[in-house]
Amino acid sequence: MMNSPDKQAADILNDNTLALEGFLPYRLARAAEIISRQFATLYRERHGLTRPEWRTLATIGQFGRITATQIGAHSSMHKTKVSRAIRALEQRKWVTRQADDIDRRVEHIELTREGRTHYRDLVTLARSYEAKLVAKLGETGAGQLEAGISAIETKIDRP
Amino acid sequence: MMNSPDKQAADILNDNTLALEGFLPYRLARAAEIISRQFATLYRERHGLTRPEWRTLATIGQFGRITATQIGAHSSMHKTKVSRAIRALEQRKWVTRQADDIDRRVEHIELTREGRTHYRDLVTLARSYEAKLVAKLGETGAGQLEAGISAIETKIDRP
DNA sequence: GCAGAACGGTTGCAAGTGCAACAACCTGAT
DNA sequence: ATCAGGTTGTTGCACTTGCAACCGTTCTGC
Repeated sequence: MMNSPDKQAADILNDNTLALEGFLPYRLARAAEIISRQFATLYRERHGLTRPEWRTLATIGQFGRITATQIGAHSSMHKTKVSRAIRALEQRKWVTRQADDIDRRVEHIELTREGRTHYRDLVTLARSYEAKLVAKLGETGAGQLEAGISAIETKIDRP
Repeated sequence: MMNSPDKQAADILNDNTLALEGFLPYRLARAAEIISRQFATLYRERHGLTRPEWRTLATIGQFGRITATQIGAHSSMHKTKVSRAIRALEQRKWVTRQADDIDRRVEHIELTREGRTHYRDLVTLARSYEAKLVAKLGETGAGQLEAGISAIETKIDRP
């Protein structure tokens, strides 16, 4: 194992600073932040929902009847976030809980009539935002973004 | 992700529900979160830095001499975050402040010798993480991700 | 030259967050 | 039957965050 002159020369030539604006993890975080804030503003103004509440509502609406743990797994949220979001939605009377007959630790969450109304609105809002986003990014840009995200989803082992 | 196959199939066909796992803003947020957490663990274990502190250090190191406002603009952070991050780095004696001669509101931030040492380490760590990330995603995946992010950077007007 | 707007940076505060501890419950091995 | 170990969901706590208010300073238009 030797230290070739080329290697040494490369070290000297190597720029010893990092351009933050070109650093992929930073760019990804910032891009996500921009989109997330933009969309969050939309549903916060419309429904007064926080991000965890939005995700929780979206998950309950998607499955119809679901437990807190499953909500967390499906929406990538810590169980405390889910617990608090459910409570908030419950206080708005958008969801109800039902104790499981067999396993008394478990509670099943469902939308109320009012909750379903808001969920339908959430779906519409989400679809229209996504459509606008894709339109702005262009078919190519949106496709590349999706492909890149897919790569992360499939190739990165989550911590 | 717990999701019975029949249910998922129904989701795709169902027009009244939204599949969260297919919703672009959600997927983007989650992908960024995964990468961000992974990388944050790395430098937290190594330097004991928080995310805002890392970004601040990276920005100061990149420019050599810079003001708090400029740090915020360059690293997409709120000025309170920057203020607190600078104070934390100052207490570690990694950075120093110098009052501006002309405009007495402004303070110029610089790295100390110790700060430079840590910055060099930060650069190495960042480069190696990015390289590993790109390797895992594959040239294609990484390229698509970058292109997608670029689309957001150029086509979305920030709030 | 001066009042008011604008700017750089800090701080108080209320809200949000993750972690660890917890109670209640279930499971499986003994 | 029992008890250790795991699971579900909640809560206490410490820490982080964003917002607005703030101070001191500088810029602007009249």
